[in-house]
Amino acid sequence: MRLATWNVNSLKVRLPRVEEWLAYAQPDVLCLQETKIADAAFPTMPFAALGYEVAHHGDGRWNGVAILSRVGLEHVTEGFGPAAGEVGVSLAGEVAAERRLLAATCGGMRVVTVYVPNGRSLDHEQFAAKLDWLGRLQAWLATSASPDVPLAICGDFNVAPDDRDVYDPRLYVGTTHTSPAEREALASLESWGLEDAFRLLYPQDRLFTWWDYRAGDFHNHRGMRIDLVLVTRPLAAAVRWGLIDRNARKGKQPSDHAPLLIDFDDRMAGLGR
DNA sequence: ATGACTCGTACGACGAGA
Repeated sequence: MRLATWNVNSLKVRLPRVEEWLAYAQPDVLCLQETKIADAAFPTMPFAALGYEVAHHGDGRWNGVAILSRVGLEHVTEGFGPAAGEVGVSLAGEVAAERRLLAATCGGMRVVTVYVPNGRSLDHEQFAAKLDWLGRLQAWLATSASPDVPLAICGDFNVAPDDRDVYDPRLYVGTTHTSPAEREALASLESWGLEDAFRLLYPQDRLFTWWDYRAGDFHNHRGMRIDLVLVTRPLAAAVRWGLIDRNARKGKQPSDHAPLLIDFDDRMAGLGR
């Protein structure tokens, strides 16, 4: 099973790049974030033509998450669900039905695609909302999943797990993505029973998934590793190979994120195909 | 060259991204 995740920063603009990438990377399951499109406008047909079923959770303009699968797509659930207060009042006083989480079962694996709120700055109300969202994710896992079955949470976590994951830790003091509160929230989530699949393969520093569009950051290797695949123990034991595909960050109209892919040994993971 | 921000909304800047 080849599992991949990619923050595409608008599926409307990125569709040709995503189609091209599916054709050469051949993932069995691809999780998308920041589709920035409404469910009714989601391009189902081009993905069907490539052999993928799709599930999407988005309402346009901001956010939006999707799962593409060619190994089955069942038991789709959107958001944290009404029991966890998905529909409620945000800090800004608006309905907080943001489309940031979608789950499905694909080829025997429970797949969750997430787009964690950015946080903006440490003193912004959106920063508190980011920590709250990570807490809700952990609570949702505790009530609706088990660390003993094959489950992967894939997406843009907007947190660089440790100092290896930024190009210069000194420049990130006092900023989001690296603060102790964010890293502790991520570590707490992992303590439920998740491992960072990429780190099982690569211990090195400066292997990034996101680079700012500005100032030639990509070309000068100034980025962060904020896109993660977190897996339960049965999957962690079956991780065979993986890659951040920097080629997808090059060329015309790239996303500012590169896709991350992880290959699992199906038999070792207990995945039914 | 991998190359110096991009996207949605809406038609003029501006909020958001990270």
